[in-house]
Amino acid sequence: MELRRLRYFVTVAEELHFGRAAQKLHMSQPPLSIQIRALEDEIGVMLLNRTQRHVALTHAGNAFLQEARRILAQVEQAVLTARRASRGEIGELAVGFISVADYNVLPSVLREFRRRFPLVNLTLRESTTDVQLQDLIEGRIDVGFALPPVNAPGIESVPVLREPLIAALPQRHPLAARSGKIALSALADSPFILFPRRMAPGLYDATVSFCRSAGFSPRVEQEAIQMQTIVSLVSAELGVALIPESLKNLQRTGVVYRALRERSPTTEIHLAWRGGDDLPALKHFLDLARRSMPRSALAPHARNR
Amino acid sequence: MELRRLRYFVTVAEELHFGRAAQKLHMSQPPLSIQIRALEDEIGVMLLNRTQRHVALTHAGNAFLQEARRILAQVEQAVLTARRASRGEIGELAVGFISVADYNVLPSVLREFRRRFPLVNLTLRESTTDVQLQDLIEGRIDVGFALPPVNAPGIESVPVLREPLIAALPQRHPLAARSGKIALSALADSPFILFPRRMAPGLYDATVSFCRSAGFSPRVEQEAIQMQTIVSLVSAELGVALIPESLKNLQRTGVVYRALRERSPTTEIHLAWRGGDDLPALKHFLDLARRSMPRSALAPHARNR
DNA sequence: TAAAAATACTCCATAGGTATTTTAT
DNA sequence: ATAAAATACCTATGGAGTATTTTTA
Repeated sequence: MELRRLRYFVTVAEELHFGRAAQKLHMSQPPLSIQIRALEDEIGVMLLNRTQRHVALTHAGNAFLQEARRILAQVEQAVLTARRASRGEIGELAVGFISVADYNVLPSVLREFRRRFPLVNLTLRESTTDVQLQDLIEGRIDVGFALPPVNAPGIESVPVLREPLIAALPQRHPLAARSGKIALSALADSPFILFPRRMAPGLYDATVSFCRSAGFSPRVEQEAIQMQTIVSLVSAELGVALIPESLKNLQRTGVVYRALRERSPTTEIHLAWRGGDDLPALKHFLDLARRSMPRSALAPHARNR
Repeated sequence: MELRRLRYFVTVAEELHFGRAAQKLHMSQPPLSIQIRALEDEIGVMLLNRTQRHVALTHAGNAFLQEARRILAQVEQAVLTARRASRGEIGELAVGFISVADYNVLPSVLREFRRRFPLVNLTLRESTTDVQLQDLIEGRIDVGFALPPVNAPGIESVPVLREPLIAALPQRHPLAARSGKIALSALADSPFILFPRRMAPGLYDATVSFCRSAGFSPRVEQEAIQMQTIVSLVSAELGVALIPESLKNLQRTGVVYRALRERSPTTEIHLAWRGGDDLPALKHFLDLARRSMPRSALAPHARNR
């Protein structure tokens, strides 16, 4: 069985006239007759009643015509699907992200990606940076929003967000009463809640040396591996915290956010992926995520790895 | 695009090895490579990553593989469908019937047909004999249960039911009080309700001559073109009626049925169809309907036309 | 160096063309 | 008599085979 014969049959069935069908197919009538006959022999059923003057579909021929049309349409579809898949307009993409990303880069990137590539099936998975690296290596995700440094063999990364730290204070903290920027040194006596160093050494070290430059060493009272948890602990008056600016979108009773008078170090979120990955949709995702970061902020830094 | 190439591609995608795939396809490796390459050129997309040592599907190749498998399965299906259609195991069959048939032959024939040919889509349409003949000629139905005589050019028919007449009496009719057979002559003074002669001349004439043989001419008070209506009129005490025996299944308050002492003429229901019709399912339907009639009853009569 | 795909070429099966016949209206 | 499909026969494209080369792990 070959598609050529299905195409010939469909044309003959449409014209109900071998001569005209042959013309339409840019061929002569005899080989067309032969091919149709061969098709009938092949499936063992008469598809056309030829009465020398009129050609008519048999009932089996009518049933087969429906099927043949569907098959031919599906062949067209298959070619289009393959082309779309190769262009990354179709397929699967598993995205990992740290919880903070959900408050800044993630929503806009996802929204734009879904708009531009609606046929790509996105899977989301929230997890910490170290788990994301393992997930990337073992193929459970294709791309991840993670905290730098992203150091793993074969994994590439690029910053997609850079923002300053702000202070999160319990509402009853003395500094919360006044609006406006506060001095970091004024927090010298407050207990601090920090991300554990092994989860985000960059953020941890930046926070500690920021405090040192303000003339004190932060007294670390609590650690928490999720930004939401840190804010909860602040709300419970267990201490103050320095958190990425976008977290102020996380409104929580009992917590106020204050920008700092000092020029704060910046925190970054990086996008990480397998260097050799040829997932076509990945390229689009990276392009889009990179473009989401203001060029000015991206320029002065080199890519990781 | 030809199916050969889809088959080749699916095999290579399954083996991920041109040599083994070629073996499985009973051909040598070079032409297989050429065909796959031609397929890729045709759709303009790389389907396989050949790394000299390993063959792997590209993402586009994976998408195309799914489609190709579906297409090949559908081709198998198309052939089976055509064969089934030619054997009458699939398709459409429009059946007309007079209302009486719904009380005798129709249900059992339909039940058996549906059991044996579940993929044939039956359409039912109740109408009178003359409308059925028109429907047959104009293709709105393919077969009909009708009252003889069935006389129309190109229409063939065969009896499928033969049954005696019985009397339908209002409950308060004097004869209704006694059980057992009644004498037809006892109805000589009762008004009669009849089918109009033009709708069923056979039944009409048989009824009238039956009465004559019992020594009276029936006084026709009312006519009705549906058996249910006739029974309703009896119930309303507008008269008595002679009706086919199976109608006694139509229980109706105010009406009693009595067999007749005299040997009554028989009424027939015929099955009619277009003589030249090649609907494969029709053959099965006719076979089945004919078999539903006891052979003994069928034997002594010849087919109409 | 070995395994596997690609290339080069040769051959033939089958699709397609032309001329003609058959058949039913 | 004519229109249309079937048949007969010839041609040629392209698919398949064998031998060989290329490539990289």
